Amino acid sequence: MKVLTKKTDYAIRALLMLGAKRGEYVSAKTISTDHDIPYQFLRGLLQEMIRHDLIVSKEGAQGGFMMKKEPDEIPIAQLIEIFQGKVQVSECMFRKQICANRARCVLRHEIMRIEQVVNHEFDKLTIGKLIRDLDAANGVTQGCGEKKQEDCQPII
Amino acid sequence: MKVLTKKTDYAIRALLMLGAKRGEYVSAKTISTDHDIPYQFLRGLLQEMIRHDLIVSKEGAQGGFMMKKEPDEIPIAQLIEIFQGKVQVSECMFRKQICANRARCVLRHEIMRIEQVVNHEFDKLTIGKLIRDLDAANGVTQGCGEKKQEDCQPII
DNA sequence: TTTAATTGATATCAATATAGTATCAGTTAA
DNA sequence: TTAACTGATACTATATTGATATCAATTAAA
Repeated sequence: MKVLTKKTDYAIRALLMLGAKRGEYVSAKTISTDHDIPYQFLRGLLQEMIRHDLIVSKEGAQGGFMMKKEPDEIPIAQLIEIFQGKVQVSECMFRKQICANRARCVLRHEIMRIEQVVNHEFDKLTIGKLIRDLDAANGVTQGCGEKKQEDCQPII
Repeated sequence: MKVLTKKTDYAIRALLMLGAKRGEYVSAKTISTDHDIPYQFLRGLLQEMIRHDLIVSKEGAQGGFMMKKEPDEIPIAQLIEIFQGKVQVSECMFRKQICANRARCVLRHEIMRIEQVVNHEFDKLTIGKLIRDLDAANGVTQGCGEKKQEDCQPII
């Protein structure tokens, strides 16, 4: 079960970059190269984020993308919703028959509660918070080689 | 974003039925009919649950499936893991390069925390608990038409 | 004014995951 | 002996995810 798809993952990374370079236009090419995100794929994501008013663009040479919203006003929950759709229990088959199945009823009730927990967590986590974490990490250790190693999954 | 796929959903429903009829063998056909689950699809799920020691089967006429584990010892988390794979942040690309990307590091750290929250919730929720909820609901109201209505999504 | 760097828009494709079906052999109660 | 079952496995269809390709429009700068 994948919590974040590539789309959401890439979008977050792009926003972290734009967030770090606020006030200037950054080209899709730059983001793509720096973060190793497939160029055309990324462009689609950026367009989508424009539509959702998270960023703005400038066309032409020296053009690019820039943050529009405050990073603190962009919860990961919103990105998940944009790129993966609303978090939902399971396909809502409840609409077909009104509570035809009692088991589904009970299941739904419990799972909706969990859904809320998840959504609350993803709501608290914003791009702004991640940027600050990132800055803090940069200040403390270099290359994730030392203290932060456990966060970095030094596998293989 | 779908939390539960059909596989997990059907598996839960099948287990609720087996849990309610403990000590007797229930055929795949019965479960399929009662819960409107595609027959052959269900059979695959049941086989999978045998492999994971959740249920046992008896072949031949009057055969079927029966709970093996205690319902309280089957957390939904386990079913999700069996049918949807372990809950994970995003495809673990961290293995490719050891922390090549600082942003991913930070993101991963935060998301792993959320992952734990989710897993904890799905761990607390067991088949046993759902069965008890189900019994309670059956005792209180009939057909989800009254007090429990809000749990039942009486849409359309 | 031309050109190269860029976004806007859209079409297409490939890979993977999800959902569902079909078939046949083996087992067992009646 | 037979009908009701499971075991095992192969197959198909559809949806989702991930990625690529193309061309027109815009703009800064040579």
